[in-house]
Amino acid sequence: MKTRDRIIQASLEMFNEQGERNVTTNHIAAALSISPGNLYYHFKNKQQIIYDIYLIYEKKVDVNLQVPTDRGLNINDKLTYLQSIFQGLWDFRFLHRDLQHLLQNDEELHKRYNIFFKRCLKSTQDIYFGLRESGMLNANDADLRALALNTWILVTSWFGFIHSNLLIENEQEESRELLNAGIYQIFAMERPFLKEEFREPVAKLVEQLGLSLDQLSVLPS
Amino acid sequence: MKTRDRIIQASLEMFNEQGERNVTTNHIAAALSISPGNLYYHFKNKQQIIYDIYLIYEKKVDVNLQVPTDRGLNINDKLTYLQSIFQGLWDFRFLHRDLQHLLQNDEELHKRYNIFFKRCLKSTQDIYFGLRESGMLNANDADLRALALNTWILVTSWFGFIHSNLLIENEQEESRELLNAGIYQIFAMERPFLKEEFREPVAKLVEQLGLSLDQLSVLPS
DNA sequence: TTATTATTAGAGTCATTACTCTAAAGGTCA
DNA sequence: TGACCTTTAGAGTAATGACTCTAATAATAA
Repeated sequence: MKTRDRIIQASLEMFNEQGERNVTTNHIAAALSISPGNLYYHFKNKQQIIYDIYLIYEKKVDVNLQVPTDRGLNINDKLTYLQSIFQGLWDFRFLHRDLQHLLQNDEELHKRYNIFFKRCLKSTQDIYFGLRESGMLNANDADLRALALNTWILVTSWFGFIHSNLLIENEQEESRELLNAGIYQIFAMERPFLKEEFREPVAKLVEQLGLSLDQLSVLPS
Repeated sequence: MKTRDRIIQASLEMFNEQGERNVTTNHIAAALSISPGNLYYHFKNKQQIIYDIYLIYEKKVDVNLQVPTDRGLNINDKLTYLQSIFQGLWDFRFLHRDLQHLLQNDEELHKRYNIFFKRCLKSTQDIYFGLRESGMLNANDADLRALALNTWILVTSWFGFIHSNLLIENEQEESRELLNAGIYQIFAMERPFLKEEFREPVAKLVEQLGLSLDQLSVLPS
């Protein structure tokens, strides 16, 4: 692999595991056994590494959120959306963790992120409108707009919430369950809008996902 | 005012406005026109300033979330809860903004925060159970537990979301509206659980609050 | 008053960190 | 081979930031 790509990959891993704030350019270079000079040959500065990682993330999300134009939406679509989005969030979790600071220090990134956010919110709304179109949801426009925004906030805050509130020894092992618990929470938010006849099949789907957070011992019951 | 209290107050203000990461102990001392030595006479280190601020925050929230034992809950209670919680979050917004990092660097704080979170989640659940008790909500236990958790995440992420996604020139001016928009989002999440006869009065209440985010030009419509 | 304690100033330290600079090594192509 | 471009090493720098130390000044008590 090219040095440049190795830098991106190592940075992403270290940022995710330790938080961007705790990872210096010297750390990254050391982890790859290259010199700082080499790192700065490939990247103007730390910001640029972050920016480049962000671009990869953005592209991934854009692909994941595409709404099919040739057919309607069904329950499984919704699950697929959530799974791929949550997976993407997990893979780039440092971004949302330190988002405010990253945006504050990079005007360019901030502008780009704002446009991206609007695009995502639009897609999320379109997905909900599509589900209503398919006769699954019972809600007015304002309902769905608010739901889309709440979904976005929940999703992007999920791993931050997990990290702050659950003391986890082995991050990697638990991640799948915690990811599913996030999906459960989104479904719980949508559930009251589901038409009667779809509640049963969706409940089954959710059950197959396995755990909800309720069953994790950390929460009160 | 005592020097110690002035340090706390100034720190809180600066943390909120600039982010904890961007505020050094030297900055704080300079802002108060005292020497670094003086600051460190009153506080062992930066962590301790943060910890002390956190204690004030925690106490405030605990008071705000108390559930009355002598009477049932009504709609206005819910609004009052949300208003005081959102206000508290605004006043201490740096805490949730940098929460992960703060907790990572302070074992003691992390433990304390975890207990606090569970207490809050319990209170939030109790509030929802209370509203159901009063005949306002139509939902089962699992619904309300999921709702409580979603409410918690939304509320604690709200200002982070605002800050990342909305470019605001003048923070102070907008804050009231943005705060109300957050309350609107919570009400939107609860709405489908409201019994038919309460939807009208709640809708009126929400309307009186003024803006929802939909009307802010930053979001797609 | 004097002894004692609490508070403050401010210079200074030590570690860290983002980033630079120069020279060397490696690769490519005529 | 040699000219030229790309990649790399690694020492070094300037700034910063959390925190310390000493001595001076105020406040208080005896």
